[in-house]
Amino acid sequence: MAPFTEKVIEIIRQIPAGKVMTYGQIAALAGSPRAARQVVRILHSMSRKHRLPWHRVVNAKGEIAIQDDESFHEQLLALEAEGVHVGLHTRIDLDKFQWHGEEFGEGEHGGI
DNA sequence: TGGATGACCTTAA
DNA sequence: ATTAAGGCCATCC
Repeated sequence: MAPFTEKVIEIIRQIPAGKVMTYGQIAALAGSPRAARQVVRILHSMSRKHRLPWHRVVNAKGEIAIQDDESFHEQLLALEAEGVHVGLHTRIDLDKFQWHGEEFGEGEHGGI
């Protein structure tokens, strides 16, 4: 398994409930800022076997990037169940729900 | 214009 | 048949 893939999986696993991350951010933390697609690929394929909280991963706009209506709704419900306020436009407040990682520090400004 | 972003498609073991 | 790895390019702001 590629170290990049492992890192991506680790990062995704470290995402706390009620928080979301973006593909580009995960890719950047994994070491490749331009490998957002890889993150997509990993989420799509490995999340199932690795039991990853794929529903906590959204695009840079804070929207659910899934195209499958079923999976889309699944993620929608999962996010709302965790406390993530998903608007009718599936727009998530990244400023409030985006997770910056543990290693980033402890800048908690109320939320979870 | 330009730079970032992306839930894919293909190949190999 | 399944699981994993890699990248270019259209699209949006």
